[in-house]
Amino acid sequence: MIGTKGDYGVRALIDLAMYGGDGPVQRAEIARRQHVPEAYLDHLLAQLRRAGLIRSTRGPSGGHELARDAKEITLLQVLETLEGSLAPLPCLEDHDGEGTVCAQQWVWREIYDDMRVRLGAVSLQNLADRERERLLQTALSYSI
Amino acid sequence: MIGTKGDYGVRALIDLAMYGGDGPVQRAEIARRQHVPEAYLDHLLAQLRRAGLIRSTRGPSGGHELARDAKEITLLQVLETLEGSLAPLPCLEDHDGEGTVCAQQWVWREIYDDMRVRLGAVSLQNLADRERERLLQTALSYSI
DNA sequence: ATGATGTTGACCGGAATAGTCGTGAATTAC
DNA sequence: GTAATTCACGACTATTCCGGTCAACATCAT
Ligand code: FES
Ligand code: FES
Repeated sequence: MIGTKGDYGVRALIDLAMYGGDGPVQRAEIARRQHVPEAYLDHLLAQLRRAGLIRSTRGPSGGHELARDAKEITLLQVLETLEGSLAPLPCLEDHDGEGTVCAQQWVWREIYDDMRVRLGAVSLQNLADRERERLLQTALSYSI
Repeated sequence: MIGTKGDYGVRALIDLAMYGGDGPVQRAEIARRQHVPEAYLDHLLAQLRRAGLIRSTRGPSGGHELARDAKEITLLQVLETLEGSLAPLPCLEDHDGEGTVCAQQWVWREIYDDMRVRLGAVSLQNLADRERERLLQTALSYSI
């Protein structure tokens, strides 16, 4: 359901949230740190820019940075930007006016709603914090 | 995420739950009532049989019937039989021992767990009841 | 001007979906 | 026993989607 697009894209944004405090961050750097093919990352950054989530500047010492504060960007926004609708069934996609309903639709609608609430409650800031902690943990476990 | 396999398959089982009280139900009948291509339905029924959810008999007046009581078959079982793992991310698939964790994994694990609980709580009986009611409603709305 | 960087769209190979078809095997009806 | 009916199984196809690369171009700092 979530492919590389979503996963890579989120990682890239987390990278911007973590290392983008002062000045833009380059594609190549993101690609290296987050283990994402650089040529592919291009497309994802393009989508994110078109969606207004990041700002890019070219030329030497150019790069990418978050367009808004990391607290104001939610995981839901990012994933829906990159993957399109997250609906687990085509029939849930938009028209919430009940069209063709087959018997199992209601269960899935509940699941879908819950999912969107949860994703909407997670900000890029949250993820960056968690990532920092994770890196710390693995660093510690190596040093033991 | 859920494709036609899952949707069609569930419809077929609901059909069996509704019309299969006395003797087996034929493929052709299911296909007609549930608007599923018959040749395709074949595959789905085969999977369901191999999984032990239905029992099939051939020859004249043969057909398919539920192998267990409709209350004992859950939507989760059916969908996982037909679609394979329902995990929204590959990294959640089985090995719950935390392997590579990227920052967003925990959100998705919560969503996934919740999803499986909900799907596991719905039986074929529930769905059949709901479908009966739905048919009644549409019948009424036509008769008005 | 030059070179570093981002921007775009075309392209491509492989895999998964959503089916179809044909042949055969079991069971019943006559 | 033969014919009719129904399921069983596997081969085949057509289309779409995914993940990714590439080349050509735009822009900016120096
Ligand atoms: S058609 Fe949407 S749940 Fe069955
Ligand atoms: S790799 Fe599993 S959530 Fe990112």
